[in-house]
Amino acid sequence: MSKIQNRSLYLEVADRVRELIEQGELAPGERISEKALCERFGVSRTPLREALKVLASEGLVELLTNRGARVMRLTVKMVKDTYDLMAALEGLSGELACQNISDEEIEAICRLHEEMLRHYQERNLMPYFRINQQIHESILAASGNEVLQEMYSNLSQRVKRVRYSKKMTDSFWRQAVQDHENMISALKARDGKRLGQILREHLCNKLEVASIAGMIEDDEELSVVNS
Amino acid sequence: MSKIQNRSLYLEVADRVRELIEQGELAPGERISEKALCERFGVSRTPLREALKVLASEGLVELLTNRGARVMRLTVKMVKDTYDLMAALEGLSGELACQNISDEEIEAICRLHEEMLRHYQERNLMPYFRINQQIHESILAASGNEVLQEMYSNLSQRVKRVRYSKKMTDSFWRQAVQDHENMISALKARDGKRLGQILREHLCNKLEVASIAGMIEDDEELSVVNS
DNA sequence: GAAATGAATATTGAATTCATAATATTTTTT
DNA sequence: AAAAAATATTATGAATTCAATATTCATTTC
Repeated sequence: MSKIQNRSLYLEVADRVRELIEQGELAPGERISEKALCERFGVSRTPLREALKVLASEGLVELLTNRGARVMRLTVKMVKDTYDLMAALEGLSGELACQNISDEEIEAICRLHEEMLRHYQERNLMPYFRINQQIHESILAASGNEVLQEMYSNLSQRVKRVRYSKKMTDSFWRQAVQDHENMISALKARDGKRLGQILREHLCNKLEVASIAGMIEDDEELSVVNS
Repeated sequence: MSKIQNRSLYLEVADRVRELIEQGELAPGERISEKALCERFGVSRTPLREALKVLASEGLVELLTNRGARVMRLTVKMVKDTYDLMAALEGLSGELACQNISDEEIEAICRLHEEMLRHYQERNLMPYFRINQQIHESILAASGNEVLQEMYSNLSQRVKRVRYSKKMTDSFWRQAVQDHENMISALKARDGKRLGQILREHLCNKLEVASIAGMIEDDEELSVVNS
């Protein structure tokens, strides 16, 4: 028996548009034609416009009155600000996780960590990133704070487009792995303060931003590199 | 010459509904009748429904497919989680503010602080809260991080309804004022780490939640006390 | 030839209409 | 009279229509 259809059309549409933006098929700053998207998705303008309003309040799209919608342009400052925020949220997630996490969850994270280390040793960047992200998400989940998770994933979504436009130098990479070693140790000790501290200072995110910042001017629009 | 009208109807409507929720005129869990609100505002269903979608993604309203909208119910856990988050964001705002704040801005905050002290000495609760909030907002603004400000004000909006349902005991109040003294000193010294720390631990918010939590069960719905 | 004006076109904003799902009411049955 | 079924009513979801606003393009003026 297939899932009962109980999702509204505007939610589907929002998902699809979100994908298009993430994939870069709709480029930053590009005008979003209601007509074109309606035809593409085979829906009327009503649910599409509702979806655009949702995406706007998620910060993925900007709506100009009487002038339609554009894909939100990312500036270096915005990305930098967003990562500062995400770092603070991760810090909080670490503190909370240490209070709430179960032994089983810790073990699961340790296993992910081991797996990540293997990818690091073999210098497999993409699998490394995938597991890396899973670790951070696991800690976030272990925090037990759903509002935090919701906020974090929104922020993460906003900057997803620039995520893969980075080159990881070897020394940065080594540092990141070291940070992770420390994280695991703090987590095992359930030392919330320390884990929070490590996560806040964990350079990974900030570095990639810095590397981008080197490429273009400060309040310049950010060009998105597709994978 | 008055400002040319360039705001969309759905934005106006969203503002008005937000007010109704904040004021408690629309109670938590209450069903929102599209028809009733349309008549009240004199608009058609289209802009109203768009507004509801925005409010839903702000977390003020929940939409049940085919079953209309309800004012989001707050549970003690949600409020607790939200305050934890806000504390972390305030901490970040303190750290960033110390990096960016101008001498003039510091002076303005000091003046607010003096004013707040006067209200404290005279035990004028509401004016005290008003200035208190202005101080926190000023620090937030001085952080220069607009994404942070946006997130914070969203979170703050969500829990505004329970804001006034607190009783401030004298010892808590004294502690809060002491925290503020320390904040000012850290700010003057531009000691970001310390200011961040103080703000994160600043009990004000957490206390009021704790006091509420004492009143009702943990995942119970929160009853809102109107002023 | 460039800038400015005005008509034509296209696009968005909002109201209305139509279809469908949920709720309330009445009727039937036991 | 209570429970169940059938019907009617209402409310929501989505498409369509109408109106207002921008944009484009041709024409005029300097």
